[in-house]
Amino acid sequence: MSLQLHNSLTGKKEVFKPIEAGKVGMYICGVTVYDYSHVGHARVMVVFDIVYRWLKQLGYDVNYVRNFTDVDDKIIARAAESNIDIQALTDEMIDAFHQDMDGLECLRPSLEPRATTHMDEMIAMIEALIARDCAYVSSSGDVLYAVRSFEGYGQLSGKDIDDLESGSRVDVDESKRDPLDFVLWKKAKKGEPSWDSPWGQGRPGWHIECSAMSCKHLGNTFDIHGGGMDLKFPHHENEIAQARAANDGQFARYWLHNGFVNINAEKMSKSLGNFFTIREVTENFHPEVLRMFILGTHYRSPLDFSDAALDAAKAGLDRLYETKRRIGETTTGIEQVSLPQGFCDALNDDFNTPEALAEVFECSRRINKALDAEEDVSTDIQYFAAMLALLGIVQQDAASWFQGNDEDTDAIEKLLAERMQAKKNRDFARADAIRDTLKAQGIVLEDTASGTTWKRG
RNA sequence: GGCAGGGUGGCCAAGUGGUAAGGCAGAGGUCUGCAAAAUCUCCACCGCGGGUUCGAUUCCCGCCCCUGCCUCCA
Repeated sequence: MSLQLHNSLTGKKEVFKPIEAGKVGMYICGVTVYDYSHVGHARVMVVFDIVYRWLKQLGYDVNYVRNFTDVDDKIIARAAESNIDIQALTDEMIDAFHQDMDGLECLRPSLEPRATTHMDEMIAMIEALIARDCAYVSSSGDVLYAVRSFEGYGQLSGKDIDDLESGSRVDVDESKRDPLDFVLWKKAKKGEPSWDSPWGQGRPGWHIECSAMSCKHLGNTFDIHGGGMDLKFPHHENEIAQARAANDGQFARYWLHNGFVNINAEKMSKSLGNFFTIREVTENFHPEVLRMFILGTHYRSPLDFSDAALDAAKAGLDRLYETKRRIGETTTGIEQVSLPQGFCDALNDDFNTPEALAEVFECSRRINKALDAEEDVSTDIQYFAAMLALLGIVQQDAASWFQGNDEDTDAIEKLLAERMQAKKNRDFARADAIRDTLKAQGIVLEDTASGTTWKRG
């Protein structure tokens, strides 16, 4: 089975064929760096991390580009509020973003371009648009894109320009030829960062950034463009309008959009204020739990966020870690092997991670069963490790997963030794008392043939 | 109003024209000194009403309900 993916452009699942055999160019809309990233961002990054990992697994040479929007109204406002330098703010937030992503086991993209270092490309693209009569300088001094000049406008989002206007919530702006026209270049206001341009001092609009950076690093036509569902319109629609009008290229051939993270069945978003940052969540849960939670649902479906859901993800991970711990006790020298067919089929089918996880759990059960029966499980053990490595979960040491690695464990070990002695003397009352004492501290004991292990419950 | 995507066991969540993966939770058994872990067994008539079909949860039509986009948003 070859890779099939759901293309938002056609609304259908299609067989993936790269432009150039063996190579894939992929652009994902990154974050605007004015604040810590939230769980919604985590989902995008994890989802496309899986896409990236899987494409690489299939043998493609992937050029994965993900941008940082580091010039924007919100950044300017936040910097002013906090009374810090814009660059200091964006640098700090980019650092924080990288920490969050590392915790989530997201591989770094091939390239992470910043908007502020691509002014020349954006200006050139805007010039091309003006030259082709697709853009104009408005009476306010901004450069605007003339939406009606682009025939295919609305194709990605399935919208009709006239429908958009009739039910429009777009501000009517006298300087616009058409209410839907959007800003390519904003005329500078005093005190705001600005760059030289043929239209005077100013800064780029949001949409032009992605068109310019993707085309620069991946070419005018490239394979995959992705991002959150909310970017489909108008952001991605505008990206297409800009890039195609300026370059003639086809722009992205496959568009992938992930579903939202919801809270109480409502979209998590900055504007609603109902969001949790990744750092807030990882205060109480290991980042792998968040990753597991995300992988448990197909990327295009909505995902309801709650503590209960995270608890369930954690419980599932614990189960896998139990298997990992047992494997650690019984095997040596695990080799990397190919992945099982069912797992590959799942991921080839539009990145069906829930199905892939089901394969992992089934493999886990087979291993436990065989280990109980003292049968050979070497193949499954290798499959198990390979699947987990691909998914980027259960990558911690099993002992530290269960026991933590920063706290003093001498006291625990001492009590365990005492209990072992009591058990030997068949003083079960004493042994159970010790177990209860530890349980009160949140420590659960497990007696196995090879001794007693413990974990934090 | 326009457009898009959904409604599957207590919860989460895959999937298929021929009677439904997996996880969490629960019940019972095995194992264990007892537990824990592991393992086994059990737990769904797939929103409602029609239609097509030998047969539909899966296709078509209608209805109800939910969410999203149409403004910045991952």
